Amino acid sequence: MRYTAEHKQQTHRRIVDEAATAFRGHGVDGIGLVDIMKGVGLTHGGFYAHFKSKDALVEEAMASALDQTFERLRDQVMAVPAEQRFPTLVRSYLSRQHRDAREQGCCYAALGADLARQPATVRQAAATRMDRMVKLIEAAQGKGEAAAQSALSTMVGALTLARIVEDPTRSDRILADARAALIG
Amino acid sequence: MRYTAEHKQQTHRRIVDEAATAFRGHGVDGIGLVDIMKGVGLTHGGFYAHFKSKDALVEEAMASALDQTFERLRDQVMAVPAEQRFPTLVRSYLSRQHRDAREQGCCYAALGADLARQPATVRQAAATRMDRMVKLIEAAQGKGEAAAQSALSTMVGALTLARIVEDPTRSDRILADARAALIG
DNA sequence: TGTACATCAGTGAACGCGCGTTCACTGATGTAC
DNA sequence: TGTACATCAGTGAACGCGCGTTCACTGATGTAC
Repeated sequence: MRYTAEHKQQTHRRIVDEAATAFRGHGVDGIGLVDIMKGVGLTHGGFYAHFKSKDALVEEAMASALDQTFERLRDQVMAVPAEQRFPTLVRSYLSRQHRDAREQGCCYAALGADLARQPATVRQAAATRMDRMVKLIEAAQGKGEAAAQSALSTMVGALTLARIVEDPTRSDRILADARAALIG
Repeated sequence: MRYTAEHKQQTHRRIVDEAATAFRGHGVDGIGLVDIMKGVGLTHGGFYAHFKSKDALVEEAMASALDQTFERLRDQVMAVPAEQRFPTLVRSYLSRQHRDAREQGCCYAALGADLARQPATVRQAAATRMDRMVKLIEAAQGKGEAAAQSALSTMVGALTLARIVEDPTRSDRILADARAALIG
């Protein structure tokens, strides 16, 4: 069946979105191309009409996921008055919703060490987006780059630990303690 | 070849140690039993004389690794006068050595989200050790449990992010910024 | 003390399975005349 | 406008490979007599 160029782009995008969700949910090694393509409603053989390899998909999916998380956070933050921006950012990142929506959330917390083991291209994509995130935090917080970077570390660490702990009360407290440290 | 009970215990321990190193280096899904047993100098068939399954090994290896990291940190901290304990703890955890020795370091940073995907027994082992770590930090810092928990979040997050970033200068800065936030 | 047998940690081949990747094929639609 | 051919996204079977797990076997050492 022949399709338009536009149709192909749409399919490409749907594979990227499905992969971005699946990788965050199961880890890069924890999900296969068969299941990702099935999630899009296609068979796995067609994958190579869109991507050179699984690694190429990982790269696109990570870049896309990091962009989406950044843009969502930026839009939320920029919608409120300047003095509320940092508290809004922190409360949004360290929310129960974010903790429970691992598949749609921040890649640094959802993949963590997995990201450090990826090929150079993926790690560079992650590093570039980290700079952007630090700049957003810096603009919202107004205490300089070092404080912004350290706030990001606290948020990523707290989300990671809150997802390891099964007890919901204990997990909530990890998020609350980090919020308290960042915004008093 | 028949061996003594003591010999079997030693082999068991060597498998656990090798697995604890390999899992932190490659992720739980990133390393197989063949390679772990090869690392111990044995063939993979003998694995099941020691463990019920790979999951059982993951559980023992994680508990052992978390214990070792905790004990090493506790010994370092307790060897210095009270007022130097918290700075010592932070400088040790957020050191370049720790960042570069992922295979021997803290599981929360080395496995992160991978740990959140493990069976309940593994996650419970991780949660119990997290409490112990928070108590150690609290004793060293003296600012209460919430501040100690948030300090752990900052340290785990900073180590995770420092390992994602390839550029050494940028990576060093992530560690330095977190140290500055925690100990001024 | 010497001999016969039992034990069981470790060997290495084999199992079914799912992985990433390849490939011959399909068939609806775009293009050329 | 109608017909013939080219295109190529998607299909589904097949590939080699490594995985976790099983199993018949080995043979040095412990135990029983």
